[in-house]
Order: sequence, then structure tokens, then C-alpha cells
Amino acid sequence: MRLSHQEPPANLAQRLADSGLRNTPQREVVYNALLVRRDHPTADEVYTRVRPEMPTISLATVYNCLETLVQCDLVRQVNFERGPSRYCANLLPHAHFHDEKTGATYDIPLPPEVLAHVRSVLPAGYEAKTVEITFHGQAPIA
Amino acid sequence: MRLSHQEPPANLAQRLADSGLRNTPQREVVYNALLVRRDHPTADEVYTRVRPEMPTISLATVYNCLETLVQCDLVRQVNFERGPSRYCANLLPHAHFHDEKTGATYDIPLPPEVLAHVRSVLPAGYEAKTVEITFHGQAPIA
DNA sequence: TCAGCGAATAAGAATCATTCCAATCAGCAA
DNA sequence: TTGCTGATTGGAATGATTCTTATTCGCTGA
Repeated sequence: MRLSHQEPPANLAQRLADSGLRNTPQREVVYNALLVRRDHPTADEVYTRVRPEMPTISLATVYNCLETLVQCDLVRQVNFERGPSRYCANLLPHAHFHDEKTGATYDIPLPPEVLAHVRSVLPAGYEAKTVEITFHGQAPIA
Repeated sequence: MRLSHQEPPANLAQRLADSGLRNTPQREVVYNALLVRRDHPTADEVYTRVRPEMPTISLATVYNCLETLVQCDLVRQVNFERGPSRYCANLLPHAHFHDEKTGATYDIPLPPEVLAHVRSVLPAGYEAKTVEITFHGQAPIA
């Protein structure tokens, strides 16, 4: 039985299988929630968005699913200061802009040459697997 | 009575005064702790480093002092994922390299042109007050 | 089809960093 | 000395997340 009109992404089942994990309805609705509204929700926000569709899901399961998706490289976990973790289904290289007034988060695409330039500041011997770039300030009023 | 052989930085009293705040022995020892060992300690680590010198200080006060120092722009607060906040007395523009194996943190100096290049990715209207750049990976064995 | 097994889920307890709170305390001014 | 304001203390409270335990699910082989 299909719980949502959203097509579950072919990606998900594939990636889970690649990691030797099972696909489950919970993982599907959680992943879908991140795909349909890309506003960097917290685990708790995902929980409330998902409950109408699946009222029996638990917050612990939402945390588990999100962690699984992060491990499968389908989702990025984003942290600002010590606030609750936020989750992001945009896999293209991008920075985050955190609006200090509204708390909103915007993705800023990162051209490869900028990324390369940033990596060039590393002294010899430092092997960076990931680079995180976060701006804090005020976004346009729009 | 001087509690430490470290000279309390002339900066501190000045900066506190500029913000209309008082200088206190607690703020001095906390700031000094960050100056003498620049390994990005957590509040708790500062607490244990400072207690031999001032056994009556409380953890809450360490938190308060650190927050005060951050607000006076004498100290930077650094967060990795959702781990405890770390504190850094290096005020020159720099990125952080977080060693995933050891947990150690290294400062990576940031030339102004790299910083400018990074800022150039922002679309018109985005006003960034600060940029945070963090590398995750493996640092040289040295 | 059914039993068995490991993985996934659910519910609630536990953890940990941090903040809050209420009661003192310290330094300066009148 | 007395007040006043900000700072410190110690402990309680908070909040996000993780852990624990029992239960359920889904697949595999008989």
C-alpha cells in the first residue's frame, strides 16, 4: 500500500541495498519529507511532518532513519552552533547561509574552483575528506 | 595577589571596560587558560585547568566567562557537529581542521584573498558577518 | 506455508552540555 | 557604613540526542 502520492526515489532502495540495509516504509517517508520541503528541518520537524502520513512512527525512529540516510550519503547533516541538527537532501557541493534574524538556512552553490581554492590553504599532509562552509548574517528580504 | 605567573593581558581589562563590564579574577584566569594552551579546550577542560589556580570557581562561572570573552571578541567559539563547544584565543582569520581520528583541532591560517573568493559565491543581497570554514579529515602524523 | 533469525522499530529512560535560578558576594558611590 | 549593580555559586532544569529493552517485521531455508 502506497502511503504517499510522492514516488519513493529509486535512489533510496538502491543506496540502502548497497549498504546492506533494508528499505522500510519509515525510511521512505522520512526521506520523502526531506525531498518535498527543502528547508533544512530538524529531526523534530521531520517528525511532525511525517506523522500525518504515519502516525505510529516514533521520534527515535526518525532519528535512526535520518542517521541511516546520512550514512548512505543521501542526506547531509548540518549544524549551526549548538542548535538542533538540521537535514538537507541537496547533495551538490554547497555552502550554507544562516540568517541570524529569521533562523532560516539557504543553500549557496559552491563552484568547484572555489572549493579547490579553499582546499589549497591546507598545509602538506592534511587530508580533508570534507569541507564545511557556513555564512552567518542577513539574507535578502525577498 | 597574583595567582599566576602569566601576565594578565592588557587587552582583557580594556575590552571588558569597552563593553561596560568588570574585570574579575575569574575572567582573568579563564582567559589566561585559553592563551597558554591553544588546543581549543571545552568549557569543562577549561574548568579543570583553572581549578588548581582557583579551586572555588564554578563550572557555571567558566561558562559565563567564556561567553563574556566571546562577546568582547577576545575569543572564538568553535563547534564541531554537536560536540561540546570549544574555545580559541586565535583572533586572526583562520579555518579549523578537525582530525576525525584523534579529535584534535588545528588552526589553518586563511589568506585574505581566499576569504574574499569564498565570499564572492554569495548572491547579491546576502550580507555575511562571519564565514566559518571547517575541514574534516586526517592531519599529518607529526 | 511456516519457523527462525537478525534487523528495524517503538517507548521511555538516561545522558550530557548547557542554561536558568535564587542566593550570596564584591566593588564602587553616596 | 549603606546601597546598588553586576558577578559568582551551586544546584536544579532544559533540551537534543542516545541508549535500552522489548516487540515487530521481513526475509531465508526447511
